[in-house]
Amino acid sequence: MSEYNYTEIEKKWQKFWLEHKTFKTPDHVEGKQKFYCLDMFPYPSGAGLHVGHPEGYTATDILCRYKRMKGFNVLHPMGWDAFGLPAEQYAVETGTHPAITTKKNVDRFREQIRALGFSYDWDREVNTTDPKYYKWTQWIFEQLYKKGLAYVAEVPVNWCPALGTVLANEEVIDGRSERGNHPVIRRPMRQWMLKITAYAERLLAGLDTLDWPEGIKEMQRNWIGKSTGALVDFGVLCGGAPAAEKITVYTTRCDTLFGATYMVLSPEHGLVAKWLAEGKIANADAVKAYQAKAAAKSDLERTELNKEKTGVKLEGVLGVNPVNGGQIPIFISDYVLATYGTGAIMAVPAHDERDFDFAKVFDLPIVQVVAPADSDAAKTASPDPVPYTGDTAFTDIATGVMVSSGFITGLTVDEARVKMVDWLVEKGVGKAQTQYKLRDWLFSRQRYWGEPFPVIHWEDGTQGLVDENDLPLTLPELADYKPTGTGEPPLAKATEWVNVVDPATGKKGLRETNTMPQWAGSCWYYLRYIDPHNDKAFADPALLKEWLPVDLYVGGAEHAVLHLLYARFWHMVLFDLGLVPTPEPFQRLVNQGMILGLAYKTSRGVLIPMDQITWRDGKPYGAEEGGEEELLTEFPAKMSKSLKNVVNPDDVVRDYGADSLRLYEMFMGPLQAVKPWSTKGVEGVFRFLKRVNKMVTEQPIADRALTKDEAKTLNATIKKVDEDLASMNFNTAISAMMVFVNAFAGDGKDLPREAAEKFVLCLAPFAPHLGEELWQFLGHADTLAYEPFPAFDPAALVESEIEVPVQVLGKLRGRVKVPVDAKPPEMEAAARANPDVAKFLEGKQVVKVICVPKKMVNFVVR
RNA sequence: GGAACCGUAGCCCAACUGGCAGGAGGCGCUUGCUUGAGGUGCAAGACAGUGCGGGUUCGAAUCCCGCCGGUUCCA
Repeated sequence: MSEYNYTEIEKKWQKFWLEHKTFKTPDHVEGKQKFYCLDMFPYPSGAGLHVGHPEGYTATDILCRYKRMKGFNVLHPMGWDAFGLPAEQYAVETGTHPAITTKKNVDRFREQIRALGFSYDWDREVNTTDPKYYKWTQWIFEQLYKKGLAYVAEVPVNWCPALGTVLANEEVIDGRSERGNHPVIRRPMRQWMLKITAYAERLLAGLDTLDWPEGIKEMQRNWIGKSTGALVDFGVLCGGAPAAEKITVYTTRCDTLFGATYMVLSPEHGLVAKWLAEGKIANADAVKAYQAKAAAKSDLERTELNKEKTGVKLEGVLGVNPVNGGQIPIFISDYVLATYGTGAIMAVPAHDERDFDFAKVFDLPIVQVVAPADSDAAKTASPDPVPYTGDTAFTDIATGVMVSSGFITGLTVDEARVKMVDWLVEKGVGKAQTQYKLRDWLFSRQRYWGEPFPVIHWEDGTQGLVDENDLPLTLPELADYKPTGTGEPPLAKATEWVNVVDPATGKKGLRETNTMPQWAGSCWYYLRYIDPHNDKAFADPALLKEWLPVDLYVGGAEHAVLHLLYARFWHMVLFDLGLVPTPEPFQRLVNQGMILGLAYKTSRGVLIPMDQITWRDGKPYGAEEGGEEELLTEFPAKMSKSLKNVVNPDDVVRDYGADSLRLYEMFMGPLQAVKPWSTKGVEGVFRFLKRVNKMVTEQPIADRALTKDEAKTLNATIKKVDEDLASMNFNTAISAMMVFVNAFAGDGKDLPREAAEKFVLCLAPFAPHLGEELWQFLGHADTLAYEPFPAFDPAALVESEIEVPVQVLGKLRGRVKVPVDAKPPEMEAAARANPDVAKFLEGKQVVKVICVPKKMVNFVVR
């Protein structure tokens, strides 16, 4: 068997593993430590696997195989996140039921994943669309509901009239639908919300206990957006007379209260509607027109994309500043959101960019109340308001001191905040307040392909849950699952399903027709893997205790915020209910970097698709439409259909084998790094595997002791691979194995059995098919999956003599051999004796000698 | 605009707490042998002084400051 017949070898071992259930994970093994290694499960799209999927999956698989050899009981499962929009869109377009396309896609994904030789325990496969699975998704929802964490509210959603459906934020680009480019409007609709805000503080605090990339933690912190500030009550004058109502604003800069020169309410603010109703606003028509315009915009357009400030002054009402009694105008503007804080702000244009921009547009007074500590303004400290003359707002909190601010003048910003809050509390017009940017989670979709809510709306106006024993509430078969066009969910068309009668009381009711979003199923799948066939509970508590938390979770950074935050939230709720034993689900998180393709562009930067490139002498030529042909520039870019540079794993497996694909994905660079795909690189590792195969199967296996050099190379390889696997530096581990092969492979050489066996065990986690094949070739009857990982012999690595560099004034002048344990005087003497070094010491005065044992000698001379 | 990370041969990438860039390894390139073959295999070799400029140090790819370029996140 000299040929490296990867196709045959890989098929053989994949069949073996499957038939022998080699990777079936026992729930518990006495004396074995557990290792729970989780991959982000894929959405099985119609396009099949791309080379990005196997990257993280290969990394975890290598680690799992290594851990098994290290004596761990390893849980390494795979499943399908199969509810969701793409399947439904496809169904609507082609008329195929989503259940059918989903099954087809899942089968395809499973087959592709199996062809890569991953050591999943397939008996634990889960599928979010399986009623046996979503029974428990619904059950968990019921627990949330019972805890008061699920409620219904009228909230604005992205409504696309042309498509007749509601769209998720990410499906809306610049106010138009991603599909079809139709206009999208904001429209309030009845939606299910989950009260994730109740967990804001714990979601924030828990991050400190997790071994996650700092960047991801920071993104979650930003998303939660904790800020500490104050609520301040402003008085109101209606038609010049004091009114009963007050306006409460939230501000993080209560120190600047003396600089508040106007107020802004969100167009949706309750007081605006009230005043309009009471006829207190003189320019009611203009106000109403503005409200209508603002309603059509998304939050994103109102804040981030909105550079031009707009608004309308409320004629007839004025605000009263509690610190100085100043009467200031009130505006409505869409840069103030109803959903953040109190939906009302005090505007301090001198010290806030947005307020500054707005004040410039409406020509409002801008007075300075904070100045840089070393400025004239700070030193002269005029007691009266000073017009602010800067071109932009002054927002430097660290260096600013208060000016023209009554009792807080002269204080730093931090001191002023504290004193101002004390003052507000004392006067009864405000208090300290912590605020979060995090909003409650919009949890319903007006779609067919999702989990039905186990909720019934009764004719008497009450709302109830489907009895736990009646779960799962399965999706009704529906011939027509297209969106209705009115915003009413497609499930409303399943009249038999929708209408229910309480068998006990005869009371009539209607089922909830919204469905859950795709996030629901992925919020807890890692729990189900632990006990996937349990029909009494989502998982056995004893098993959860055995396996939680997940020791390592690997996936793309695109789920940095939403999925990971939502899953943590559900986990915390379950923890509070005593249903899971740990406060956090995922102890360690690693993000794999994206694999890019290569793209080609012209000198003007126009991208040329792969199939329009002409290769001459290995150089790419192409032309823009109607342009001259020119030499193109190569650069890494995201793989995309339009550039035709998508690499299909099936092709790689066919041409080089799964082991080569696995090895190459790990050899490209650090797991976390973004790196470009290179077919030439695959050929490189393919050659390596061919050499390995040839070395073991063609060189005579010799039952002899290793030479000293051989022992050193072998043990150095084992040590490096062992350490690099533990720290997930797969690329350098592979490099170490290449060094081994470079040393041991060669025509006419023999291969000591010890070296062959230990090397094969090192290689096996990376290239498991070839590993098993060679292990069998070496005479072993059983799989190597549970063979102990070879231990290295430190004695073999010890050198009696080492060469150390000798520097004179930091420049390398020679090398000397010294015993490893040479003391500095010994090293210095040896260095001085070296003629290359002596040359540079001659006639010089040695001021200092630095000797670092085992490292180097450096002479400082004058 | 702010923040974080990164910048090492033509390319992907190594280099432990500062301590030899005989670059770990691979791709590509050159040369020789193998060969019917520019294919395959084998062997040998060339190519950078670490983005740029300062600083700290006996010694800097590594630490500090500034600039340039890239990636990502926030605005």
